[in-house]
Amino acid sequence: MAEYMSYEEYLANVKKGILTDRGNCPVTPLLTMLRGKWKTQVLYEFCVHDRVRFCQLKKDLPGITNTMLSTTLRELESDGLIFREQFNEIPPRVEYGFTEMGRDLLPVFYEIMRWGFKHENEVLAGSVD
Amino acid sequence: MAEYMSYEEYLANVKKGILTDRGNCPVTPLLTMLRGKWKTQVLYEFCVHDRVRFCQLKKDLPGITNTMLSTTLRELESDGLIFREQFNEIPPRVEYGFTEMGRDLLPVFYEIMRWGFKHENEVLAGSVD
DNA sequence: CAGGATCCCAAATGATACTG
DNA sequence: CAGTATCATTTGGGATCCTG
Repeated sequence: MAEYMSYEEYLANVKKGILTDRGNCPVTPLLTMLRGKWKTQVLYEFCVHDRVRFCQLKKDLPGITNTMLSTTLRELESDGLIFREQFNEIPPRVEYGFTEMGRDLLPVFYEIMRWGFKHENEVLAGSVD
Repeated sequence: MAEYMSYEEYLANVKKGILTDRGNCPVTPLLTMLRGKWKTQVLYEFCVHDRVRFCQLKKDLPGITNTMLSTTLRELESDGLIFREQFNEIPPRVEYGFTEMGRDLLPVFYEIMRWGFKHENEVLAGSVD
């Protein structure tokens, strides 16, 4: 049912306080999953490449350390947003990529992008400090 | 131009790596604004009430301290998502509410809610720990 | 190659007390 | 009422070195 809730229904329910953050509306869980300095940057890699290896991610993300990349990947995998496939080869090979759940974030990112472009000037003004 | 980019165009540009997180796509700025334990919970209050006072927010957000509520509100205001109106009365009265930029987050939250409901079971499974 | 282990610093959060 | 000040605690992030 909830999947088919229209934007107008959503607005009405939010206004009524039915869809609160501590209730039925799962906004915080996703934001928690995306929390962390490298989360979205890593996720973007999976938008570009269907499968990426650890060392490729390191190359594409200047400044990230082994520790942070490893931690970030483990959290994203644990949250179900990406998969991890390990090949028993020497040298080792591990590939990462979006799960369906992870790929379904794209409409969310699209909406964030629209918001960002609409308020581009204000956002930039606020980030001066 | 960017405001009119369709979802299909967006997907194509993301795939090409044109809209990266370190480039033209403002995903991180918003996520940074929403970062913090109480951010979305406070924002939800403004979805329900057009104008809310400090003490009302405290009542509606069990567990929040003066410090955290004050800090959260100052950050949201500094980012331009909410306004703050102070009345020179005794006892003091201060009201907070959405700016247009803040209210424009609702389509984003709607998209997150759709994602959340679609993957409800997986999200809950991951949050067991 | 793909990481794990360890240690250190910075930022976020929280408890408590106080003020115009 | 609407906060601020101070201090303690927890979490996040990073540097460096090591390993199957």
